[in-house]
Amino acid sequence: MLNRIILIGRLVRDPELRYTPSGTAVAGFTIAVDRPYAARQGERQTDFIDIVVWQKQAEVCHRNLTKGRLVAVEGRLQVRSYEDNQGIRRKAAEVVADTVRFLDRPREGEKAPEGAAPNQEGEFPEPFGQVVDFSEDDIPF
Amino acid sequence: MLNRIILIGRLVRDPELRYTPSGTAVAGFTIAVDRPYAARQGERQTDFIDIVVWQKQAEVCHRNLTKGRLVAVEGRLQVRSYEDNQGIRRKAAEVVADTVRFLDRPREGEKAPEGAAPNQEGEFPEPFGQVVDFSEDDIPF
Amino acid sequence: MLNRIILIGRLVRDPELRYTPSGTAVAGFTIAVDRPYAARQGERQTDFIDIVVWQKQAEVCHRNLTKGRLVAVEGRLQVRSYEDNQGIRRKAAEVVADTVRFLDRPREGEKAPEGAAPNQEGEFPEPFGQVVDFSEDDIPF
Amino acid sequence: MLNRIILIGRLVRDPELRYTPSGTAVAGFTIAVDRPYAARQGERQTDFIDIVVWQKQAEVCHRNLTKGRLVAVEGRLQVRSYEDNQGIRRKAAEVVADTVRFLDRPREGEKAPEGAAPNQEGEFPEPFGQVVDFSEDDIPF
DNA sequence: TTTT
DNA sequence: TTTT
Repeated sequence: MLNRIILIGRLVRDPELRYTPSGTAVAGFTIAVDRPYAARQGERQTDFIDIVVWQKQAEVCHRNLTKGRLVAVEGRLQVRSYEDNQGIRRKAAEVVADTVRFLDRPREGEKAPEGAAPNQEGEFPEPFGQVVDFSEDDIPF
Repeated sequence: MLNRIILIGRLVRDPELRYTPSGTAVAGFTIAVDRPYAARQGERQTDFIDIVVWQKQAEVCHRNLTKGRLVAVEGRLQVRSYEDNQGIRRKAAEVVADTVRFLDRPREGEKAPEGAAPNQEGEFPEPFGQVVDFSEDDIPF
Repeated sequence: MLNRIILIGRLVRDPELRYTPSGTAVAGFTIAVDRPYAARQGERQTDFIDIVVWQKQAEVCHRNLTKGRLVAVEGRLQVRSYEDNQGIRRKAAEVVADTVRFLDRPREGEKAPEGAAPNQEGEFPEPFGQVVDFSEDDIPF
Repeated sequence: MLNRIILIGRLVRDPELRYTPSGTAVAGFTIAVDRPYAARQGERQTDFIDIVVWQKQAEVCHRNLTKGRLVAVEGRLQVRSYEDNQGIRRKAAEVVADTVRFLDRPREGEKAPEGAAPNQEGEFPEPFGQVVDFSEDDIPF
């Protein structure tokens, strides 16, 4: 069935990068998406939406994006069900992105997020993220 | 900023209808949206996504939709932050629908959800939902 | 850059199927999409939108869809420029579908479009469409 | 029925502004939307898509946008049928925008499009576009 | 036909 | 030009 979401917003934290045991890259970050201004409510409201990206794009996002950058995200809304530490059933929602487009340029002198520095040849070490123990069906953020 | 989501899925429960103290109708229901089949995972996976509809459409949905019906939903993804009973910060996500389109017909002999029966003139009593005490900025489902 | 369109509408003609010289299947059909009703204009208005589907889905659409069927189409808007027979520059627009979902069932006793009948084993002959002489970059409808 | 399109692209011409006889503002412009790069085809391909905006947003676009600016457009695809000067039935397609978001800043020293200069109070004269003779149901670009 |  |  159809499930398509398109968002434009700014990162509120640097992307995190991890790897599944089988070596698949997965990145997570959060974007702030302003709601359309509603005069009645006096102040601007914002949704903070978690984004997950897999594979090659995960690494591209981790290398190039930092807090504050403007992106367009296209993907699907995923809702996971889990039990909290009291055994209460809870839901977590995130957007699994097919594509992430960069809509602005990094600010002057901005450096890539920690741990993602290129080597002397200008190449980024891969994998440079942390390998964690989870299934490829799970989202580790 | 841009925030647009389009879903097609089936209701997994009858819609609930409530009214804000100021009389605004708000309906809530949940739809099941199948993920594209991924051979690797063996079984079909489904996202259960909460939908919220306001005003006139809330009443139209409550009167006409029941569990099992197929709908197309267009709206925005909203993420609310709240504290659970242990004081832990949690997030809830739902889709606030601008429009809900009915994609199939009610099954033969199906009756409207309890409490929504029309009167002898064929008119539905309005408001026929429960008035609850919450702000218009909150989603009560 | 981002280019995403989602439509729900009914076919106003049976799909046509063709093959590129290299054997790629491509199907074309048109759907009627009602505009939201505008009281001011008195009568319902409808957009008739051309859809193009490639490869395996082209054959699935040709085998299963007929005039009148309800579908959801997800894809991108493509605008081609061409010269008419007077040398005037004209534009043609169509939606190139990534996915076509069938939202209703064929009516009782409905048969597949002509030329697409299955053999005695229930298999459809492939290719069963007409091979035409055009580049894979062109849309032949 | 559902008809929703979301585009990100750059203006390839300054917006034109007109008014219907009844005073409704309508602006038109064209954006270039790059297709996803397809290695096979060697060169980048681009769709040039006509955008129409009505009312207040028409004036906001005309005052603020110029050729080269990056925008996100959300709306519906509209297909009009007309006869060319030989009596041949032709179709024109454009996107009728609900919202146009500006994704970059004007370049240093860039001035607003001709005819849209503010007065000494910093107010823009309204209407400052050309009044043309067409129905509000037509798109005049 | 835009832009980086 | 479709359909309910």
